[in-house]
Amino acid sequence: MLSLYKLEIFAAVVQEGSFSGAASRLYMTQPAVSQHIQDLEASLGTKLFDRRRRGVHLTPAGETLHDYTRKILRLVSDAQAAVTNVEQLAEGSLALSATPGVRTYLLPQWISGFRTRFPNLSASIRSDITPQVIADVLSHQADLGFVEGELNAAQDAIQSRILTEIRHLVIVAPQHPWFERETVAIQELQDQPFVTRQPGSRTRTWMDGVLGKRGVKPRIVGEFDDPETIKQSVMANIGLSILPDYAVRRELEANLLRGLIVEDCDLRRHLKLIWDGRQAISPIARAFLSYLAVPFPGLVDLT
Amino acid sequence: MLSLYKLEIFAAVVQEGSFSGAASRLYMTQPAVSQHIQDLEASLGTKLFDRRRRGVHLTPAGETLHDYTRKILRLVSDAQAAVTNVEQLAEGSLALSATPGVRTYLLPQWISGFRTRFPNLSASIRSDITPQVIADVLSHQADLGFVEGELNAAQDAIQSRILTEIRHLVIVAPQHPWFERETVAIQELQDQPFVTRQPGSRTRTWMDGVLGKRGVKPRIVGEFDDPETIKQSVMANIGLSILPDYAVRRELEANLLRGLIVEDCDLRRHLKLIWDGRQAISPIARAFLSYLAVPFPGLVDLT
DNA sequence: TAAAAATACTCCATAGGTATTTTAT
DNA sequence: ATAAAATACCTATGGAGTATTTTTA
Repeated sequence: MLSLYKLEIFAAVVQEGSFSGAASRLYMTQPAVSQHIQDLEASLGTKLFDRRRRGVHLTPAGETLHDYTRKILRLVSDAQAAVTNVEQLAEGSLALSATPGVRTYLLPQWISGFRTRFPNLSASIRSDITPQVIADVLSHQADLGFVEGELNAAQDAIQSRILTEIRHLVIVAPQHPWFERETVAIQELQDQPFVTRQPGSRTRTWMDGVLGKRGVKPRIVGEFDDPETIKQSVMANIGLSILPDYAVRRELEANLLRGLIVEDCDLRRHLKLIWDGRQAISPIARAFLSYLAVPFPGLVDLT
Repeated sequence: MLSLYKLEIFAAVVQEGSFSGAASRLYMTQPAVSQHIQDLEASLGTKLFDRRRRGVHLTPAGETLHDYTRKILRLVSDAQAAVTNVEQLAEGSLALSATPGVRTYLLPQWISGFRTRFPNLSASIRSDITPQVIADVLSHQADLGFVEGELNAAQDAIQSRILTEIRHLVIVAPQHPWFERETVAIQELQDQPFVTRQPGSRTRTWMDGVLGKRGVKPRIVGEFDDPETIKQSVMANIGLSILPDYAVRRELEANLLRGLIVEDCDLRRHLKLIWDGRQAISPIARAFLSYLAVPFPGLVDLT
């Protein structure tokens, strides 16, 4: 008999374009995926894919089934959203994906509150650069994503909502000559030892753009994939950096670091919630959002 | 995870109004049904049914899920109808339900031709009185039903199509004094020994109506649940009867029985195909109908 | 109290894994 | 030649059955 599980595997194969790709996305093996697709094909008497050298390609019948599958899975997702009572769930998990700074400095507190209220539920966070966060959301590896800055266009399935504005500061260690200052001009960063995010990350691209537009070329002395490593490097006085305020709040209060306002340059970005508009937001994710709506009241209509 | 199988069981419980009723309809045990409903309720964190003294009753959440379930199962049925290639099916079965005369005299030939063309597929026939045939179709125990005469109204989910007109004849054995006649008046049946269908069957009700309207009361000497038994009884000269022409064609040709036309009374009924309009006609049933469309071209639009 | 659902348990079919072969470009 | 899918085989989990108890008008 047709089953939702097999249809979900089918949809994953279509999205990934290969059996083995779908398998790794679904955390199962390629033979298991093959088996399910063969079951589907046998029960329908129809080949759903042309097996090609590079992955697979939908047949016309496969296209038709895929159209139905999208509608069916959407309805199932809506049904679960409409009927699930999160309070009574004996178990369940919330999968989040976020850029490294959000994961480290913002998500832990939010999740802590959420888990106090829903102790039966668990939460997991994956962390990667923005395009991967988007991919996680689109492939349903994450219920919700958190990214900073602008999204590329042409991600039509991605829905987003701005949570707040993120201000960035130039961060220096107590040993640094600027430690007693309060502001800095962007041009002063020229040739300064600078610690920054790895190439490929949106944050690095954004920062390169901001600096490049002013003709400023700092001397890069470290490239790390996470703001905490950068912060520790700055505290060790390896160099200075630009970091979002949420990442250094405690250190600024404790005078372990100084955050200088850059007056002649806009160093604001947006913290954004993203989700897959093709599916209803899962009940557990809605419960999490109802919690998030306390600091960010703009989210109440999503809950 | 939600599964179509569980949703089908859920829908059966809703239709039947009890777990045990659904269980018998689905040919499974009551504990298995209980288990599936409990799984659903646990995975949604929501009670779907109020357990009452007489069966069960949907909660508001259950009502909501049932609305979605109908849409989902309809889409699944449409998807299968759109994609299934009956020619290539390795196995499959066609479930038919029909009144006894249709089962015995008409379906065997039709199924024979169908199975010659589709040897991998099997067919099963259940046979009962018209209301039960309708119930079989509505509960998906049969893909298609065949009934004679009129349908009650208020079966809004039942779709029907007239296949042909059925003429009925007064049937007598060679030993009977009327054997050399060709016609008979309805009043002549008064006080004749008469063999007929069991009370409760639509055919019996119809015949009682036809005779009663003319004030004719035959002397009933046998009540059987199937026309073949009636035919054998007439051949044994237990009495005469009124039978559809298709049931006695061979015996009339071989002069083993005589069929008298009743001139002053309309003894025509309609042979009707019925199906459940809430679901797409299954691919195998469509294949059968494409075969049936040879003698009954009015069916081509259903295939 | 009786009809229906829940529970306890046992068993088996199926789904998934590992290892390997086949296919297609 | 190589990446990807198919095949073969083995294992384990979950679904179904039987027997029994609990629930509720």
